[in-house]
Amino acid sequence: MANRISAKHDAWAKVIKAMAHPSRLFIIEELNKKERCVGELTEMIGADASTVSKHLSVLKNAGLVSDEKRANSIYYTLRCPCIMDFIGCVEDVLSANAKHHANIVKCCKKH
Amino acid sequence: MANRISAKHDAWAKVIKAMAHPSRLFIIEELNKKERCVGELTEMIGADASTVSKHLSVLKNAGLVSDEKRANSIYYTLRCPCIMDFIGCVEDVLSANAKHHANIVKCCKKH
DNA sequence: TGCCTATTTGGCTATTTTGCCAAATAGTTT
DNA sequence: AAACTATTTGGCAAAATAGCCAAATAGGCA
Repeated sequence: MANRISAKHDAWAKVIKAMAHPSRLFIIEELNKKERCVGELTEMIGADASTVSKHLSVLKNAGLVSDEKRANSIYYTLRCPCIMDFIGCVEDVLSANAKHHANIVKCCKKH
Repeated sequence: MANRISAKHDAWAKVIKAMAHPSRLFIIEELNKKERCVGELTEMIGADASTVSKHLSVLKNAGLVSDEKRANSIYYTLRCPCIMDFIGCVEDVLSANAKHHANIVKCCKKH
C-alpha cells in the first residue's frame, strides 16, 4: 500500500475488514439481538471454539464488540448497533444485482 | 467455511469484502462525488494502473459500481450511494474507540 | 488444593489477496 | 493501416487470512 491513500481510508478499511467474513457477520447479527458468550456462538456456528474465539478477537480489536466476564463465561455485546443498519444497504446492492442479472437473462431469452 | 453459516451471510460478506480495502474505499468515496475514469483514479491513488483496474473489477463484481464507455475512457459510477452512509457508522465506531483509549490513558495517569 | 469448565494462544498449513510488471486488447486518431 | 491512448489480463511473489489441533490460562467449585 505504498501509495497516496490516507490514514482515514486505512482506518475505515480496518473496521470494514473486521466485518468482512460470513461467521463474523453472523456474530454481529446475533449480538444485535442479544449478548452471547463464546460457547453459545460456537455451537450456533458449528466451528472450532478456537476459531470462533479468534473471530471475536478480530471484532473486538476493531472496536465492534465489547466483552464482559460473568459467572464463568465471557459475554460479548455489539458496541455500535448502527452496524446492522448498513446491512440493509448491502441487501439493496444484492437485490439490485439480482434484478440486473434477471434483466440479462430476459434479454437473452428474447432471441 | 464448512460450518452452519448461511448463504445470506456469505452474500453479505462478498459485498463487504469488496469494500474492505483502503484504495477501494477511496474509490467509493470519490465516485460518490462524481463519476471517474480509471486514469483519473489511478493518478489520485498513485498505484499502478493495473492495480486500480483490478480494484475496480472487484467493486464491479460485487455490484457496487457500474461502468460506461465514453470517448476513449471508461467511466465508473457508484451504484448504491447508501454505501457512503455506512461510513458515518464506521466513524462512530472509530471515535468510540478513540474515546475508549483516551479513558484508559487517563485512568493510568491517575496513579 | 485439585478438578472442571470456558476461553484464548501458539503453531502450522492451505487459501486468498495484493500489487507490480509485461503483454494483450479495444477503440481513436492521423 | 499505423501509431496512440486507455484499460484489462496473465503471471508471479509477498503478505495476510482462515481454521484446525494441541496446549496454556483463568476462574469457579468440590
